[in-house]
Amino acid sequence: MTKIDDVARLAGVSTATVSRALRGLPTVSAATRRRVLAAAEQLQYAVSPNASRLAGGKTGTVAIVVPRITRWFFGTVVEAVEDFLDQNGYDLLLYNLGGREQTRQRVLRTASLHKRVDAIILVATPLRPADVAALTKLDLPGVIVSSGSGVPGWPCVRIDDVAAARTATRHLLDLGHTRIAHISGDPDDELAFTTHLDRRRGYQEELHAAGIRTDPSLDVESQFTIDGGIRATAELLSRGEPPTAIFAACDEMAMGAMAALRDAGLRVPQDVSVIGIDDHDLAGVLGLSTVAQPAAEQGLLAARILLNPLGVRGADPYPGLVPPAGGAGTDGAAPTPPVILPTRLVVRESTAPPRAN
Amino acid sequence: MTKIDDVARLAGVSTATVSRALRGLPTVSAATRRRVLAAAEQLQYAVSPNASRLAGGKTGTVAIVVPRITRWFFGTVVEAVEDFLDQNGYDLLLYNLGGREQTRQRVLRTASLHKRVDAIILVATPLRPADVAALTKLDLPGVIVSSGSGVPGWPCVRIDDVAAARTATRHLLDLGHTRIAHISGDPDDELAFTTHLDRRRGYQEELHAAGIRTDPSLDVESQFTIDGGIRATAELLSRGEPPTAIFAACDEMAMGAMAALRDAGLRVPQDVSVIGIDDHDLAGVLGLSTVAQPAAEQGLLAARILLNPLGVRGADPYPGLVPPAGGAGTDGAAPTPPVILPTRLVVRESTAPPRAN
DNA sequence: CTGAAAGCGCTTACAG
DNA sequence: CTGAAAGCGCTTACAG
Repeated sequence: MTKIDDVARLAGVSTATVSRALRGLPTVSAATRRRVLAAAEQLQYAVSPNASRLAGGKTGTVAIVVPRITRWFFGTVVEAVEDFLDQNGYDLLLYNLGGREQTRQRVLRTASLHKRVDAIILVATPLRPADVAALTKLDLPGVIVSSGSGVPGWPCVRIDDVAAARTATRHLLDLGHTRIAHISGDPDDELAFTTHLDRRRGYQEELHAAGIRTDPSLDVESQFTIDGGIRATAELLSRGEPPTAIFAACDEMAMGAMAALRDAGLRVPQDVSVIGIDDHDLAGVLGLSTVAQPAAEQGLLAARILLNPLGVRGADPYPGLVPPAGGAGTDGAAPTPPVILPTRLVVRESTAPPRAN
Repeated sequence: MTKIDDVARLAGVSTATVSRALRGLPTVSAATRRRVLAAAEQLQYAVSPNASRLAGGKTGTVAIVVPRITRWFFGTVVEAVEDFLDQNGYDLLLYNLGGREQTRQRVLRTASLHKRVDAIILVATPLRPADVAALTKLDLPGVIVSSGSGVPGWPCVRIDDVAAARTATRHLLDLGHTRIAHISGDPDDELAFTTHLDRRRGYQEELHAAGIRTDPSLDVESQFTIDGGIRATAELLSRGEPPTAIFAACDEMAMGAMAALRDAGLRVPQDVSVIGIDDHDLAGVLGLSTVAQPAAEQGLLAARILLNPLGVRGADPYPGLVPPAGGAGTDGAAPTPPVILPTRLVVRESTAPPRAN
């Protein structure tokens, strides 16, 4: 447990100089720096983060809050964020809400994050007004990924969920389907979580644009999971004549739908077409048609945006993208419009024209 | 940014008393405690982790190191660990190695973890002798999950990989297969990572026990991923007459194999049976037979074991299990035998008897 | 049961 | 370019 004093003694300088040399501050002579580094190396010195952060006022840590790390999208986002932060010397504190309201309150409501992290990334986290108030009062930089409801001053990175849903629905329409079901998330369960609401809206808009009346019996709510997809599809099939196509709000639901259809003796795509949104790792293996969204890119971009104001290298938060209006700088309180990343249709084997009746 | 002094002033007590009251130490009168809590509540006070940790010598943080958070097993383990730690007031620092040697060195070799965490969980992390030496010198409690190579004094939680592989192989033998291929991980890539070596050994042992000679052309090495499974299977098929069954070392490889077989025009299980190990979330959807391993349980148990010596409630690390020999206490340096969790065969639709020739 | 004081291991103005 | 000193916000013996 060597401390900075030990290094200072061995190098024959003050602790202030050791501190400066080790952090690469320019106000240290080359010779001194060399001696300090040698001493630190020899003693296997590692700075105490707590002491350093307490004295310096920075935590060197970013918190990321996700609903469930085991779901494809969230795992992929976390991995991308961790990668970037790691390369820039930041620690990542993981908060996996996992539906626990207690955890949610502790993370979002208490000031526990205040003195613990320099910044926050919120991924698809539904926010109640009280949450927004608490987060605002934290007065920390933050970024929202994949969510409509925001915190004032926090930039937003996402896809256009309405457009993605319209693309999926249009693909089915283009194939000739008219009895198109939709399975999506449960609003009661997810509070202000807008993703599934937007996707449902896209589904409805595209149907309307095609002159097709939406049929409530073809619109089933369930959870954004494999099991949710299974249950929603079972429910759908129990309602009578099956649809010729199912648009699932995410790939995991779509995969559940494929399983449920198979168990019901229906073939995909001969009897029922299935399409999702995501381009999950396993979509290819399952032959699932989908609207691909860039998950890792959203995470990376969020991390970049965050570390930029913190004065980290690898800056330029908007690689090739134009931050829609709003201007070029760190305008602070100005309501930043969301950065929208592109999606694209990926056609595989799970979608086909309906059987000639 | 209220601090402890503010609370002390408002409550009319010393900071020492505030500290004690807030931490629930018994040496505070009920009346005083009430006043302190009220004051803290009113001021929205939250302790500064850095100051607390610096003064108290504990970090309240556990580090978890995983190869890739996006792989099913690792994501599931992390989620279980995070859950338990969160409920016990610990933070989780996530290190996702992601194949980056640089990250690996930084995490494992430098003393960076030393003053940063109270304990470490290493999941399926291959360790070189230098890593072991560095970790040992850290002198921190740790637990190894799912790995054969250990750090002296660190308990180990895992399954019996040899036995799991034998179970999978035996299932294929029982169905009547004799041309059984194996696809597994690349030893060069994974260093001392013993999982795939053990699984290969189980495969070979079971074949030998059945009097079947192992055929090197049926044993292909690739990566422990979907793509790895695809590539391995393609390689296998390029070698001539296909096997009648494939035992993949993990479900993700098995899923890749299913996709590759389909692309080659081979049906599962009619032409080729496929079995994996894991019981991945999507195994059911894909109808994949597998040998299930308890991933969340391994994570939970690891977290329990770790927090036990740290004096955390929810103690009893071995729920119903007997820590094989070794004794009951915290014997410290005594080489702890690994805690082995059970696996079980799950038969679905991807395995069937070979076609009558 | 409670307080005054020292100390945790750094970093940061302030001088020089 | 470098050092002495104060301070970051807590917790911990030590007294009482």
